Amino acid sequence: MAYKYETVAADIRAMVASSLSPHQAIPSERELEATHGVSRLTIRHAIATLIDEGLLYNVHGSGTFVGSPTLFSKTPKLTSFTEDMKSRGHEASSRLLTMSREPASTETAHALGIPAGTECARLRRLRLADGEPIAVEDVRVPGPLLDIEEFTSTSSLYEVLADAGHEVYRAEQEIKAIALDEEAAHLLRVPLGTPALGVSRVSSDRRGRSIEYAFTLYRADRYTFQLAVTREADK
Amino acid sequence: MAYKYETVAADIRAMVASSLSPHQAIPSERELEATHGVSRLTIRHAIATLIDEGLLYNVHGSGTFVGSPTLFSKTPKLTSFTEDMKSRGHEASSRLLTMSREPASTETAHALGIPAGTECARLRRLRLADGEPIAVEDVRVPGPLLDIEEFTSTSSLYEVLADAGHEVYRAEQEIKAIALDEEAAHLLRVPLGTPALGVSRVSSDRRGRSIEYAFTLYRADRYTFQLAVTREADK
DNA sequence: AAGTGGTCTAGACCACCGC
DNA sequence: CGGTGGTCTAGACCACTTC
Repeated sequence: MAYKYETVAADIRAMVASSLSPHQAIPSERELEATHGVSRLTIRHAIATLIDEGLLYNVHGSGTFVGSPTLFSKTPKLTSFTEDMKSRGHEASSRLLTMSREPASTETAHALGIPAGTECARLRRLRLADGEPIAVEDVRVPGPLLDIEEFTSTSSLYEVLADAGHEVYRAEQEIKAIALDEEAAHLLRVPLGTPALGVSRVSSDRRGRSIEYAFTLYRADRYTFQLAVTREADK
Repeated sequence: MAYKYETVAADIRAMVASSLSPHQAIPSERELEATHGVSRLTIRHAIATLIDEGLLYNVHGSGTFVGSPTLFSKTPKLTSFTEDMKSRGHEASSRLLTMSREPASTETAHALGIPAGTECARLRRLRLADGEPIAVEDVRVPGPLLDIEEFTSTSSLYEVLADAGHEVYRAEQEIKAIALDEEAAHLLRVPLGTPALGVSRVSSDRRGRSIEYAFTLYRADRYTFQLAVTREADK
């Protein structure tokens, strides 16, 4: 069930991998149009997706070229902790610390855009990479969305939510530096006051309805945040 | 010299601002096609740019809708310190600490993809927001790109580089939490060991050629990093 | 079934780059 | 100047949502 632009994109990806070096030009759009027997718009659609990935770049009036290796890494995308760790070459695991239902604090209510006091499911988890503690996570999900009775320490929160019809599509994150308090320092096995990365995340579905509010503390010596940005968002 | 899709995008933006609330539908693509007298592809192009900005979202088979306020803030884009501060409602200023030419360290050479020992321009600047110190910045630019004799404390590095034909287009950043050393703590006027956000940035032009390698320490109590991410990068 | 956005065609002309 | 990517048209059909 592949669309034409997807097969064209796959063809170009294969051509780049097999026989082109960074900064070499790929065939022009009109050439690709002829060799693939599709319209130029379809070629452009395929190339646009590969530019999004950072595999190619183009210059108006000049051509389309293979990106340099430092441009390979993609624009930031939303991933689960497990996916994130896997992409970094680590095996993720998790230990459920507490699981409860509580009324939303004013902070949680504001973040999720719900009335204060609304019942929420709250999960606190210790996150491990290759068996070593790397982060402490504190998540709130609005009451009706998650049935905590069905949640176990090995469950993927995003999968459970998706199965219930709430697929996470987008998130806003705020990253700050924080000195660890006693409890978090103990859980992460570092001295009190050690700097850590604190990440607040509000996730929502495609329609912009809030799904979760999470605050995660990452050990600074084991975790850094990486992202690529471009000068213009449009195209 | 505005393109049609730009004027259509501006029209839609105005319509949203003046008379639509979050989650309300905008007119269908075929309606807009008729009312604006342009082809549907042009309408789609306009809508695509607005979706990129987070102003709209669409659902296949259902319609195109106004995004909720929490989705307003855009996907992360590359900005200068001055632009960044302005968007946060602060006035940026700068104090040039040191300016020199030095051979590239192995770290700098690796980051910029140049041979170790290549001469680079190095700038160290104290960054201020509303007159208060907020960050210490340490920037290296490969030798031939920047004439430090022409650089003053009020110059915009990106503008000077752009004037010399090296326009910053993309950057890769790494964010970590760090305890401030004595010198940085003194410059930022906080106690030794205070947590700070450390941001490494390698910027490149549209062709992927490295332009600058910067390391910036931000006061944790005055600066946080914000970004929106989506589940899939393509479309 | 009707309406929506998603893909696709076969052209055309414009804006930009390099020689 | 010729070749490149960027914009645009007027249609067509497909895939999905909603009723």
